[in-house]
Amino acid sequence: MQPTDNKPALTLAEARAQFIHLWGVSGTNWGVSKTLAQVHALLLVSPAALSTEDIMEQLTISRGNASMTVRELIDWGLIYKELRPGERREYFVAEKDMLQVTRCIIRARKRRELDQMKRTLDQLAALPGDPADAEYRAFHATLADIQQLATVSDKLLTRLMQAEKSWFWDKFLKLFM
Amino acid sequence: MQPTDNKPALTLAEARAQFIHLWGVSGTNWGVSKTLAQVHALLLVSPAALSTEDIMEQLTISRGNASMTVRELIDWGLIYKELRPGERREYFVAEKDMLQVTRCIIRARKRRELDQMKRTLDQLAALPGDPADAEYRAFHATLADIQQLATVSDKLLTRLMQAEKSWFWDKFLKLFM
DNA sequence: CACAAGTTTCAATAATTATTGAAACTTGTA
DNA sequence: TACAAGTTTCAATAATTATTGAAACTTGTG
Repeated sequence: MQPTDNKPALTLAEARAQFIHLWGVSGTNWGVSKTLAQVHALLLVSPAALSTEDIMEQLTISRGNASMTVRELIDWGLIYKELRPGERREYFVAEKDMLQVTRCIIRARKRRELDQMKRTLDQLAALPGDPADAEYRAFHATLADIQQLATVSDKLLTRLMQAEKSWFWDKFLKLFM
Repeated sequence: MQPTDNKPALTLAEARAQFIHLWGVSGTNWGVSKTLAQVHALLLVSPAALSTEDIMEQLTISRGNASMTVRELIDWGLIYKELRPGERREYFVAEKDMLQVTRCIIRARKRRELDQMKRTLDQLAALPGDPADAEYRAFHATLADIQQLATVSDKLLTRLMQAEKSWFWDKFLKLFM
């Protein structure tokens, strides 16, 4: 008999851990703290709501870290607080609809970064100067291009956020498939 | 006479510095090193090609840092080497077309992150398990949703990269304005 | 070949960013 | 009001990430 070439055969617990790790690494790549991404991932794959205590245990992080991270995820709109009558302890559930999750992330990042950037660009682009000066012309041309890109991105992102599921898929499929 | 309420009246040099700072901060927010973003910004607003020496001076960074950063920007496709006959020194110019710049950034990040993520997701989503287990079902449902989102994003980004300027604006204006 | 003018590498270090953990705070209950 | 069961805060510290700078390397020229 040939020795069977057994595949690693992950357990569910291992697969969940790998997913949480993956989400953490991806978060890091995009300027989001590892813990934030990991708590999000943990709640995404948890069918039931988890308490701060549960999160601390499963990710082996401190109480302070868990508390702050959970608050931030609520700010993003990515998780919800679930209160149980007669219990003081707070539980948390993730928003599971990934289109909704995408919208939350777009909304938060647009507010924090794109809007701020547009304001600064507008201010810098208004700088008067001598059109005969090559440095001035290069500065202006680049700023105008970036402003245009920012405006277009803004509109695109705003539409994506407002889009209903059906609208989104309909438009998207027509355009890109 | 009323005291004139003079506006700060930036000089070009100050405005350039502010733009370089802004680009650096934005880079940081999106997981790109500050120096990389700043060298890119400097070259974007420089009408002429700059040498490593010029970059070191203007951003007050070390030779090693400048050298590594410039190599990385070339990898991204965001700047080009410009060789001058009879000179050993290397000069660098930025790609100035912002649609092209966007494409380079999408290409690089897609390759580095999205493609890798899709592979891992596929592997994890293949995990067999008991459909009666709530944990297994939640894991699977989340992974399937993320896979779908990843696939759609991939297609969208691929299209954006291939898009000609006119195609892009045409489609975009029809959809979103 | 020896040198000059440049570029690259990478171990040491600096700067930044994330995390801990204990004290302060909050809130419902007896 | 005192206490219990939880949450939040934040200064200290740990972990990570970026940067320096000097030595090694490359390459064209006399």
